[in-house]
Amino acid sequence: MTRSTVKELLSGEKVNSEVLLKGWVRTRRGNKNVAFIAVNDGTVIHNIQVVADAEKFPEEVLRDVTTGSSISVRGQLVESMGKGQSVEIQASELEVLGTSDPEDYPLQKKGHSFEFLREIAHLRFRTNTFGAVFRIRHALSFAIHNYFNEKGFFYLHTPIITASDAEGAGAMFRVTTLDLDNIPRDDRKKIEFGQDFFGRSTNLTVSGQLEGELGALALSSIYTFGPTFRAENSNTPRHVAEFWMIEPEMAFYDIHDNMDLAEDFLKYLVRYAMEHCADDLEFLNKMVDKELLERLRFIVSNDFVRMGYTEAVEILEKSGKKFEFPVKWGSDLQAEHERYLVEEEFKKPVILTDYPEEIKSFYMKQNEDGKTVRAMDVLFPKIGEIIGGSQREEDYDKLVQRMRSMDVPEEELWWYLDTRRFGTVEHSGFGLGFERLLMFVTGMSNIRDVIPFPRTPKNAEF
RNA sequence: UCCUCAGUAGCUCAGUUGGUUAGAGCGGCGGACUGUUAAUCCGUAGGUCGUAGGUUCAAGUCCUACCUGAGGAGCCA
Repeated sequence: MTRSTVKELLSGEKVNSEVLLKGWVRTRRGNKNVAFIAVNDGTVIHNIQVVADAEKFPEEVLRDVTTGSSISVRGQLVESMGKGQSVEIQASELEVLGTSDPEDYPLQKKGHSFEFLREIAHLRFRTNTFGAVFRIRHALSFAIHNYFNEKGFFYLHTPIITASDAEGAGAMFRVTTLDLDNIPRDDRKKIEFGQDFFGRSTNLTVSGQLEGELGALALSSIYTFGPTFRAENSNTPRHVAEFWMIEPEMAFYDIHDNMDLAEDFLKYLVRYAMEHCADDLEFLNKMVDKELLERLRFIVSNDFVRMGYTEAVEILEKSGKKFEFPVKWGSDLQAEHERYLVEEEFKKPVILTDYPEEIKSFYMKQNEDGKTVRAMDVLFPKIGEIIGGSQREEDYDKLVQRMRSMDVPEEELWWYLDTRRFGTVEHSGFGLGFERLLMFVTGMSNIRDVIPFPRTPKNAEF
């Protein structure tokens, strides 16, 4: 007999037939005569109730049916006599596959703090909240590929180990096979990377963008979706050292096409989650964030505000609001400024564009005003910047000039510059932090709780 | 990295101006209960008070350093 998942069983299609269930025990209730066992197999947030009459099973078998144990049950799927569930299994055979000592098993029926569950990240999948979060993580991963595939984008695998340290996107993790107890050094005490595995200094990638541009300038539209690494000592609920990023890059797109894509993409993903993860979202809305569903509905049904940086600064200056950091044209907006715009002024997502060139990266397209670049940041309620992107500078001379003034080593990026020498075209792209998106969609307030095994400073357990 | 707060039973927490033998709820264990829904009721075990120093007749409580965690800031996604 083939196993039925809890998802299949709860759909009710197999009612009044013989079924086989395998899963993990969440709780057991009951008395001397009958045991009610809530079983979950992770296929869906709900448990199925197994009813075991004590007289049918040896005492030692029922005694081993404890929270956390794994069991196999054969029985009749029937309409439930009790309230709280529509169907249940009347067990005829029950086998404990793996016991779980209740003295040691750390998960109890009652809720735990997320901080505690982080310490047992290997077991937190077995809780309702993390089951829901990681099912949604899967669904959105799938939705991302779906979206781009339907639009004719190609999934491009950019390298995880890179030699360029020129992106300027943050501190990097060094990759080396040199013997750290005996590092080869030249006469001037400089490390001889020529002896290292790649014959040069290498790092884990902080972004696949530059390589992504190379792909787009041949394949038209590409996207990357992979891990990225930042060695920054950031200790906040919004940063991890290893995270997943989605970076579409499109030839023949200007900044407006780029914004249209970003908005459409985000709405698609939120809508996808609402359609495919309704049960999990409902649970999270009830247990984690009471305004979650309302916020998600709001996102898909409202246009994002689009506005230039300069205008945003004016609005902030006129707001009369006292900020901890003063608003000044030329300096980057602080978290409190962004929050004001999104949560108080407009009460919807905001896309800011045309930032001063001094605070943005070398590759962004320079505007005619000589002061600003065609950057775009998508700001979301609760989590702040969810997307950062830009139209890229396609003019060789302007790009080189900018690199020189920003001390970006052009000789290291000869391959990047080549795309501007040979058939350069207007193009654009952006980066979406996958975990930031998940925080928004799940309502979880700490990024460490939307990635299975978070990597943060001083923490690489599991 | 900076600022603030926290660390007491397996979990979540209480513990007064420093003062006898450190408490509760949940969980665990034992028992009761003929269908339970985070079941209920009775009983019970369980503690190097984050670590190391210091002040004091006396430290869970005060001081210092460190470790860990959380929130805020910066960096950013």
